[in-house]
Amino acid sequence: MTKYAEQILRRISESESHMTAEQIFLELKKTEPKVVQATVYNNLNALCQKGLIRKLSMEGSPDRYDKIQKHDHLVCQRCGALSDINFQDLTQDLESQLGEGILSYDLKVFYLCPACRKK
Amino acid sequence: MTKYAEQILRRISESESHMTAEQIFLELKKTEPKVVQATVYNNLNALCQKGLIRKLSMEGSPDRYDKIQKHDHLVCQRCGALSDINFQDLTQDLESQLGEGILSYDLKVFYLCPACRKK
DNA sequence: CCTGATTTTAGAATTATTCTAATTATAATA
DNA sequence: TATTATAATTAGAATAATTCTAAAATCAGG
Repeated sequence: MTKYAEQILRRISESESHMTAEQIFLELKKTEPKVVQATVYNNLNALCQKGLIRKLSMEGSPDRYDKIQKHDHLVCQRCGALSDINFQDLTQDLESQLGEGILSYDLKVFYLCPACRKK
Repeated sequence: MTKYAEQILRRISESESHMTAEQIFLELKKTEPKVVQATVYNNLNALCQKGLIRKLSMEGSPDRYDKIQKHDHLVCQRCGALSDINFQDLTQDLESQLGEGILSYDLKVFYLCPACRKK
């Protein structure tokens, strides 16, 4: 695990936010002024491959990166605001309905956040 | 509903596939040789806004467009191949666990497709 | 038919991401 | 330690997807 990979992983794992590659790059640059976007992208891809973080493809905004611990997401349909939720685990049900071999799943629940509801 | 919007909607609603904007553009061009990418993008966005189709953000490939009828997706983690499934409806459970106001949800289940499993 | 609104077009612009090749750092070896 | 091999990082160009802009075309109502 290289210097940058380690810091990127730490930032993603410790943070509650769901940062884009760009945001991670800007954050990291504060302490590592020499780092460059491509390095961040390389490391994010490598960390995903190793299964240490996960990538969230979000409609209408760049991909975001998230800690690996299982949880689901609540997404405001209007502004895209993203927060974590812990819905019941579906693995058992999925396997019994679809058969073995489920690796993981991604559940996004859409709603209107309080701010957007006032409109 | 304009000429192009109508045709784009029909193609998406009738097809089992999950086409990218590019694929839709190429398909449409066969019968409407004058159409241009921007028109397809404009119409796809307009149709999404009206709630007539939905957009699927897929990791590592351009967005895909899908019919609106509720269903879930099975995605090969390795090659990205996408197929429809009909898992139990979660709306009730979601509302009882998260409160009212759920608009919809998106469930992607990851697995290895038969082809990719042979490796 | 005229007027205004909407849609489409063409192409430039923007954004996100990947690629390439050169450079640097790290680790392994003699 | 010097040498070599391997992997990571850099800089910047390249690509891909999507959006924007302004002009031209189409449509709907008076």
